[in-house]
Amino acid sequence: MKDYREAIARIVGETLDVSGLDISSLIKNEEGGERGDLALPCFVFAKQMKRNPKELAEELAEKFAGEERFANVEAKGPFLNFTFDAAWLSKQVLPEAVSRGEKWGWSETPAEKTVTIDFSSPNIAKPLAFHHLRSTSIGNALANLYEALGWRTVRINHLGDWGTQFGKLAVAFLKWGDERKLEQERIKHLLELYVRYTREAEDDPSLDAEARSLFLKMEQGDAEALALWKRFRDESLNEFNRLYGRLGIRFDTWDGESYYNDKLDDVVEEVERKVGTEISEGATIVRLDDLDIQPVLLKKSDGATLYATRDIAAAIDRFERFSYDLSLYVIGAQQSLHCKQFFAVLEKMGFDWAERLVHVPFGWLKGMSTRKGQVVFLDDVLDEVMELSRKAIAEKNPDLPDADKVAEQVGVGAVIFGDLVNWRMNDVTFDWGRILNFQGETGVYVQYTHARCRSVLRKAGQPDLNGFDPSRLDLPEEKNLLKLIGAFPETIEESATKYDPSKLARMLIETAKAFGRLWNMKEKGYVFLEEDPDLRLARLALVTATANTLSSGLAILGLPAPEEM
RNA sequence: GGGCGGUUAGCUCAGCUGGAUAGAGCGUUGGCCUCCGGAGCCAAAGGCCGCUGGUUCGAAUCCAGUACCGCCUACCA
Repeated sequence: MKDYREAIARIVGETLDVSGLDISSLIKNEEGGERGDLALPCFVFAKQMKRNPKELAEELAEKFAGEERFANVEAKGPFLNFTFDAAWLSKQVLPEAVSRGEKWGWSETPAEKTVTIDFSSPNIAKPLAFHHLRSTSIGNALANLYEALGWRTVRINHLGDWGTQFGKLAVAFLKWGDERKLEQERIKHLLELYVRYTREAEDDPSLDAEARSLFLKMEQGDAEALALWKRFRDESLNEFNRLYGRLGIRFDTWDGESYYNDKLDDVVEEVERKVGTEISEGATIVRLDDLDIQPVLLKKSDGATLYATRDIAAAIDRFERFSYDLSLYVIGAQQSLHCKQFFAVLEKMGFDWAERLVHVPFGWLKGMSTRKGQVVFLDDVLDEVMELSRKAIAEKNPDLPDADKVAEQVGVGAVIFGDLVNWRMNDVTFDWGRILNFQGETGVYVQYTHARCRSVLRKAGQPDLNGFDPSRLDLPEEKNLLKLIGAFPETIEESATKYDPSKLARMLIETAKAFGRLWNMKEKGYVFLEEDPDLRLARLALVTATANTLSSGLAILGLPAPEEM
């Protein structure tokens, strides 16, 4: 469908003397009313040719007279407005959108490229909090987007599973740990122990000494100490996997900080050899003055490594294992400097693939002050939202089979979509009211529209759409929907290359709205289950294509699309 | 002090590779169930697009400056 841009550019190029201009990028989408579906402002041509833009627009309009893809091309002042021929548009988008089913919009050919996505990456021994959702949902959506483009994806959960805090936790566990509580409360018990440790260590400095020595034992491979650490890690992973399962998210590797721990000395040595390091105030640093970036610390003055060191090691290791064409880091915007720094070190080390590393930053989650310990657990948010959707189902669709499962799908969908629908750099304020809102531009709305589509198709007895006549769809409202369905593959591509799932989320909302308008035209006598068999088949094809767009798009964003709700 | 990000309707946000009267959702007010699912649809009210300059035929969009908010700014991640 996209080739209309090239077609317009070609005809304009043949008509006017406008060499050197990228004509197709001047074409703007319009709403489909008075201004048609596309608009081409002629000011730029006028300037180059030193002529009146109105005249040029009129001149051009005539040249498009015979084009089958446009029902109308007319000059409105200095603008040239194009209106798609409905039958042409329908023929371009519907057959494919129908036949590709749930994979509509996905690339049919492998891209032969690999992308790694480092996302979520929580610290172990603490429950996942609501703020972890940002990296998790954005990263997952990006992975799905690239998969849809045919890329091979490697989903990496770079666990924070090493460091002195595990010495502290071990001390706390040995002193106050309760096997039965651990059994029942799992990871929350670990958090409780850690909180207690922090409190008691304020009055009793000997605890810190104990913790240091216990962590040292872990580093030296002491079996008992490591067994404790492994327990914390296993316990955490169980818990994380349960939650990721709820969210429908999986990872390909869980290699975190502990995995890289014994590789760091070699990496520091390699940096030293290739780039050169310096000792400053006892710490090992790399200067990046030439790039106007502050120095990176590779080792503290006590010899311990830092997270820059680990990220350098991880980038090298991942390239050796996956030879990625692109490596995304879905990490908060606070860490922009950190990313800039370790990317720069890799570049200076002479790795030509360093330019493939991309930081995908996102804004801050406000309104959850950790200093008061007021973290909102992700689990609790999901429970709350699921409860609400369960009530909604009981009220609106009490006979729904599998109501619990659907309630979970709707609840989880509401939370994920709410996180993805806005530009990721915006800071967001935690607000129960917004999370629990199922009206308007929400994931629930998109899921609901999809369920309505499926409902119509069920009522139609899952029709065989073979041989439907696309030219029977010619209403403006149908055309608006067709345009959106047709733009779906491009939207996927744009969302992926801009690392911006919100583009796709918003396009799905537009699609749902366009469908909703058609649905409510039944007062005017418009129904999908039309009596005329040919018209009915064409409309059902449109419903199918809408359902495919919504379910495929929702799946890419990481939300389920229930058949009924 | 320096760096990065942000500032659009009461609230939450689209629009930002410059184009024709600045859009949506929530909330408010008022409509729409003989008819495919009302978690829906339609409509109204609501805006010096932070401020000041500049570039341009044309600026919410680009440039400079400025105010306010947030984050980062060497041994946490």
